[in-house]
Formats: sequence, C-alpha cells, structure tokens
Amino acid sequence: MTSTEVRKQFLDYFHSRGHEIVPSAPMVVKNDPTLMFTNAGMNQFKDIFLGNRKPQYPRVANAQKCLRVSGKHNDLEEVGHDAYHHTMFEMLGNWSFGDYFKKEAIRMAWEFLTERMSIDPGRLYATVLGGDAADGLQRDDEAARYWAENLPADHILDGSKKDNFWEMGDTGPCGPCTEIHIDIRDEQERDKVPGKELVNKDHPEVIEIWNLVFIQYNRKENGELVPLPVNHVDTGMGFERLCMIMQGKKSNYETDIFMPVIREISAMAGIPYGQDKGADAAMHVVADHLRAVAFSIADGQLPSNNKAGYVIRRILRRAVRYGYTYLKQNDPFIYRLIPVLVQVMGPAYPEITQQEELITRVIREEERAFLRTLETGMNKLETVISQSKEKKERTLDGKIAFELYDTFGFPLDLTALIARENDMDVDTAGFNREMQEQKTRSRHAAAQDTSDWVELQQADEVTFVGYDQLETEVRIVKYRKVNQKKKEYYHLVFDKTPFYAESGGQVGDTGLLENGGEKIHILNTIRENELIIHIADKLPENPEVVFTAVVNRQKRQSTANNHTATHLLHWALRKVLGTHVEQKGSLVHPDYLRFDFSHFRKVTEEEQVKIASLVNEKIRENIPLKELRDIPLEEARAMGAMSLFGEKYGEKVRVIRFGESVELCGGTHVESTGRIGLFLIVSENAVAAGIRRIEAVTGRKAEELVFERSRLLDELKSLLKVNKDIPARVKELLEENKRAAAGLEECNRERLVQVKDKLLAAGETMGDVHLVHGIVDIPSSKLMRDLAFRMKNEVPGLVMVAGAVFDGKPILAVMIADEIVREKELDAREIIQTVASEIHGGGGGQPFYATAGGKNPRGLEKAINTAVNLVKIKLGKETTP
RNA sequence: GGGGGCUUAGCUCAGUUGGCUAGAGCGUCUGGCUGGCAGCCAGAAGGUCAGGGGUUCGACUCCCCUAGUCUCCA
Repeated sequence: MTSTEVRKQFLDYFHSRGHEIVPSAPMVVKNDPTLMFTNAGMNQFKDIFLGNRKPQYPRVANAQKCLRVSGKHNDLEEVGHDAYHHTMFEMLGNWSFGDYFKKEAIRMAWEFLTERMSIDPGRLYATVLGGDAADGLQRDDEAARYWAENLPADHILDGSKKDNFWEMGDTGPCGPCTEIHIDIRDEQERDKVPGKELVNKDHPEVIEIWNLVFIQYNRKENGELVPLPVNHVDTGMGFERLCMIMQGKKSNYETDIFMPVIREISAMAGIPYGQDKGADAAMHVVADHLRAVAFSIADGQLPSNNKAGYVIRRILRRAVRYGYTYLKQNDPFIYRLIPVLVQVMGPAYPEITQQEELITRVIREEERAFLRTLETGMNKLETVISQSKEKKERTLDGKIAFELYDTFGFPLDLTALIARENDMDVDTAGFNREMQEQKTRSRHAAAQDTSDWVELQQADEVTFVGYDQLETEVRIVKYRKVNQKKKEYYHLVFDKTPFYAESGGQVGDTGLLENGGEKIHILNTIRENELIIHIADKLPENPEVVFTAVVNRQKRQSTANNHTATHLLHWALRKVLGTHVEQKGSLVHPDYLRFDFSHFRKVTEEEQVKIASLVNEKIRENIPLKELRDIPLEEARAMGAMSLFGEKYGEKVRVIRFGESVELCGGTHVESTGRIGLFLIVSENAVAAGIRRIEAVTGRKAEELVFERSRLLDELKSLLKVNKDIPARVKELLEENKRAAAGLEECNRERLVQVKDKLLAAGETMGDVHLVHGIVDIPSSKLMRDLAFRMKNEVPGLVMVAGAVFDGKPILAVMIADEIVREKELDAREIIQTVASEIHGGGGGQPFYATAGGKNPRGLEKAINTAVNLVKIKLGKETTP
C-alpha cells in the first residue's frame, strides 16, 4: 500500500465514522508564545481543550505536519541514527470534543488497524495507565476493559505515569492515555522472546504506533488534578511508521516517502545506500531535514539568526554537516534534491510545489553561507591545533572547543574529528562544563514566574470590539501576576476589549484602564491563541468593578494608516512586479511599516517610484473600507482574497477590501484610504535569498520626512548659492576641490623640498652616517612623515632627528636608514623614548622610524640635542674598537 | 531574553602588548603582449578602518554607547 493510499484510508475511515476532515494547520505556529512549531496534531485544537474556544464540530480527524526539534520533544540529535526518529513527520489523528470517549476511541482504533489496514491482531499490544500513588491516580480499568473485548489479557500491559499519562505542560488539561504497540519482528525472534517483554523497551521492531489520550483532568499550578466538566479524546499516530508497517519495511526511511530522495542523494554522492553506517545515517539526516526545512520555508518561516528561524537554520546546517563529513559534499547539494521532494510530497501538500523556486534559492544560499562558516572555523581550529602541538599538548582545551562551537558555530563532532586526525583528543568534560555554565546563565536570565490565573467571573470567549470602538466598559474576567527580570507585571483578561492584541505583524494597542480617579496603564496587548491579554504594571485596587478601557487613539490611527498602506503596497507590488510576489513577513508599527515579499531581483528605482505612486494614487482616490466579518474561508477565496500561509481552516474569516486590494486580515484599518495622507518608500533591500524588504512611512511621519528633505535642499541651496541643479554645482565643487588638493600637494612638496634642503645643509657626516637635525616648520605629523620618508629615500646613511610645533604641541621624529639600523644597531624607538620626556610626552614606532608627541614645545630643542648626542655616543662607541 | 564574536577597498579577508606612509587576492580601469577553456605582463583608480563618545603625545588597535550581522543558550 502506498503512503498516499494509507493517508487516504485513514481519513476515509474516520470520515465514515462521522468525523469532519480538516486540513493540516501550518507547521509554523503564530499567536502562541509557548510554541514555535506544531509538534502534535492537537495543537490547532489546544484552545478547545483549554476552554477558550468552542468546537465547531464534535469530532474531527486529519493528517497534520509536525516538527519536533525543541522543548519537551527534542528529537533532533537522534535523527538519522535509527529507523524512526524524525524532525518533520505527519501525525494522523482523530478527536472528540466532549463527544465519544474511551470506548469508541478504542474500538475505532482497533477496527482501523485490524480491518482497514489488515494488521495481524496477534502483533498488537496495548498499554494502559497502571496508576500513580503520588498523584492519587487509579489504574485505568475502563480502558483495559474495552481492550479486553479484542485483545487477550497478556497483550494488555500496565504502564507507568511517564508513558501513560499525558500532560500538555506543567499545568492545563491532561489525562491517562493508552498506547498501541506493534511487534514487527520475524517469527523466529518472536518465538524466542514474547513481544510483551519488549514493549516500551526501545526495541526498534517493537514500537508504539498510536497514542489515544483521554483528557479528563486539569492540572493546577499547585499540582492538584481537577476533573474536567467534559471529556475529550486526542489521538496521534505516526504516519511514517504506519507506512513502514504497511509496506513491510523495517525502517521509515525505506518507505516510498523517503526512498526516492535517498536514491537521489546516493546517486549524487556516488555512494550506495545500505553499505556504510555513517553514509546511511547521513542520507537519513539529509532526507529528513530537507523535508523539515522545505516545509518551514513554504509555511513562511525562513532561516534566520533567532527564534524559530534559527531552529530551521540549525536543522539545515546539521544536514550540511552530515553531507560534508560522510558524503563528501563540499558544495551546496541539498537544494538539488528539491525536485524529488516536490514529486513525493507535492500531491498532498501543494504549498511545496507552488514555492519550489523560493525554497530552492533559500536553501542554496544557506548552504553556501554555512560552508563558508565551516571553512573559517576550520582555519581557526588549525591555528589552535598547531599552537597546541608546539606546546606538545595532546588534548584540545574544552574551553577552546566551546568557543569554536558557541561563537563560530563550529560543531563539536567536527572539532573532535579534526583533532583525531591530528592525533589529539578533545576535552569534552571541559566543553560540557562550559555549556552547562551557559545554560544556567540563560535560564537565570530568562526566568519568568507565572502565577495561576485568578478567575473573577465565568466567561467563554473574549470578544474583541476594537474594530468599532476605542472605548468600552469592561470587567476583568481573570488576571495573573508575572515576574520577569525582577519586575512585576499583571496579565489582565477582560470580558470584552477594544484593545487589539499583537498579531499578523500589527503591534498591540496601548492605553488606559480607568475607574474614577484610578488609571492603570496598559503597556501592551498580546495574544495567547484566542486569549487577549493586557499587560499592566499594576493591579487595580478593586479588580471586580467596571472599568472604562481606553485605547491610545493616536497610536491606533497611525498604526491603521500603516496597515492599510501595507495592503495597498502589497497590491501595487503584485501589479508592478508580478503575481509571484507573496507576503513573507510584515510589521505594522505606528511609526513605520515593513513588508517582506518574495521577489528575485532588486526592485529598481523606477519600479519603486511606480509602486509608490500607485499607492498614493489609491490614497487620493479615498477608497472607503469594505469589511466583511465572519464569512466562510471558501467565500473569501472566491472573492480573490489574498491569504497568507496558514489561516485556520473551517473558521470564519474577515476580509478587508480597498478597491482591488482584497485580503484576509484581522488587523485594524482606516475607514477610507485618504486618511493615510502620503506614502513614501524609505528603503528597499534584501533580507534573504529571494526575499526583499520594503520599509515605508505614511501620514505625519511621511510629512516629516518630506519637510526634512526639503529643508535639507534649502540649506544646500543657500550654502551653494544656487537655485537649481544642485548636483551640477556639487560636481563642480568636487572638481575644484580635487584641483585645490592637487595644488596643495604641489605646494607642500615644494615646501618640503625647501625644509629638506635647509635641514640637509645643516647636516654633518660621520663616516657612513649622514646626521641631520633641527626644528622644522611643518604643519602636520603626516607631512613630517612625508619629509622623513623622502629624506630616507634620498640620503644614504641617514640619521634624522627633527622636531616641529603645530597647534601648540611639539612633535619629534627620528628616521634612520635601514642599513644603519642593521649595521650600527641604532634603534629609533630607543632614542625617541629617552628624549620624549623633554617635551612631556611619549613615543614609539619601528626601529627605523619613530615619532613622539608632547605638551611642552619649549623642550623641543633640548630633546633634539639630547637625541643627537645619544646618536653620536652610540656611533662613537661603535666606531672606536 | 542572556552570553560571545564580527563590521578594514566593489567582493573575500590579513593587520601579533597603541606608533608599519593601511595591505593581499579576486574584480574594475588603462596600456602592451597573446590562436586556447579563469590568458600574460606593466600600471592605475578605489578606504570617514560600521557610527558616536572617551583614554592617550598618538587609536584600525584599548574602554563605553549605538546600529547591523553571525553564533550559542533559553
């Protein structure tokens, strides 16, 4: 059975059992600060479990793309070395929101596996929660009873709390779960050791395939478990594993999901698959990571230097590293696998096909950049190693290994590899010590202490009324205290709110919460999924009264200007550059807007002008806002609304329309485009391969910019005393300046010649040495240097001691011909340092030329005389045997 | 959010306790030579050493701040 068929069978089965089939949510998570990536099928339903959102359907099922690389589920370092760990994978799941529970969930799972998938029931095992005294949890007899209807008693096993009790986090919804395991060993093996002894023992061929979670408790901050009013079911089955079983393979990588890619890698590297452990692992790593990175990019998350983007960058780098070490790929190669990936995954996930070019460019560029990093790291490491060798050390300092890793991103395993090639060890204990130190330091710095919510009243969903009102009477539904960096904040949730929470690139509202004389500042508004949280620096004296929530009007208006302008810009970009332009990021701030989009060339000056004037034209047309709230996604699509990666499907959406610009958008906008006033592009540049960024200002900020520029022009005009054609005048001036500089140079040269001749005339010859000295009239230390070097080039056997005064400060210079330095062991530095005290200063340089500066011009003459005497004594000593 | 690094010519980078007339390779331009896949030779242009402040007689170099960027941790 092909993987495509398996996926289809799963969805068909649950559809036939009354489940609504929903599309996969994006793998990159927005609007949830606790999560960067979707790491389980349940993520998109989290709000339902938390009670912040009402379910639209009582039962749903889907195939969800997931990424597990950070936090609780960190599988990254495992990937490649076994048959089943992945960064990105698909999770098949079915859910019940207060509908069916243990009985039906178990029955359907059984039916699907044994009937639809025709899996041999004798190979299946189920685990149930065996109870936990500390938590006061009983054995899950109920689940065991339902299993007993199909499974013999010795195939039903009691599990620990670790394996059979599922929790979303430290607090929140949780409950017992039952896992289905399968034994895919050969008959012989199975005869020797019964499967039940290998369940949950990390045996590669006795593995978990499906986890059915029964959510029936809420975990409070004090650890207490409180039963939920309604029970939910949340299940997840690893798609790749199921495919492996169905295709009779022993490894996920041997299924039709990965093999085409692996074959391509093998052909590219000229290394057969299945012959060398290291090379195989590398092929697994590359095949796995390629998927994770490509899908993230398609979901709008580009590799970058922090947060989610950095996670993606590291995944890609891990792949490059494995390719580099085990497959001998020293040039970008991963991007060349994308056509195969598109062939395999494209049919189920069209986003990957649509963005093939962008994905390719981004990956190629990242590969290039990292290979460069490796090269510089290699150079650094080589110097360190040769230094250590000189000192006859056999072990590379852990601190240095850590520095290479921490600062230059040079992986430890490569450091160790190269050290081994040089007959050295790496002090890994020292490395780990440094790492541990950094971890505790970070943890300390990031420590945030969040208390339990204090619930003041019941409320289901918080309504946002800020599209229509900027002031509303509100009550506080719940609040909690947050300690961060020794500062105390309060998170407030209202029953309804006019405050817009930071999302979709638009910054959060600020404002006030008023009651009588009391004013509480709302510093920011953020969003945790559906929850709108107002951040305040203090709690009202009496939180239970009615308040007036007031949004900062001016800030909101400027923000709306910029948001609407962003839509117009997006439209204009597509009009001028083409429809390949897609939004890749956006920041809407009261002071400016930033818009990132896919485009493969620089936007030329002319194009920028065209785009900006198109936007301004639309502003002058004063197009009124057409807003459609709560319309089905399909309808919005039919209107031609541009949607970003990852709207939540099935949900009602909001459409914002200004003439031809139609977008799905939750942000706040102006009532008609005229309010924007003026739109100006401030900058255009690249942010990544294939991505350009435009920054622009509107309204008052744009006006300020225009005034500023015109003021500058006026100033230039009056300075240059011209009315028009400033550039021509400036060119002229530059030309003049160049001539003047040349003239000055000429003049200085003549002056130097005079100074030089005067000095030479007063010189004295002592054998091979021509000694010149004196105070010269020279206006800068640069010219003094010129004089010295010119003198050196012209006078053989030169020893020069010269002084000058400018700006009221004395300078001294000593120049000695190279051969004199060599033969007579004279050192200009020595001389200058001995006499510098005479001018109350200090100096230095090289053996043949040294200078000193000071504060006492009166000492100059003495300094020169002393220096000359010094030279004479030294030369006298040298010449008399 | 925290730690560390980097920012020098159009590009890639050197620049060792503060004093090298700020350099190299590639690229560009000019001239000459040349039947060859990155042609050769000679020469030239090109730098506010990221920006700002400080210490010093003197700062690419030391200190502080700002910005950008990289990297690790959370």
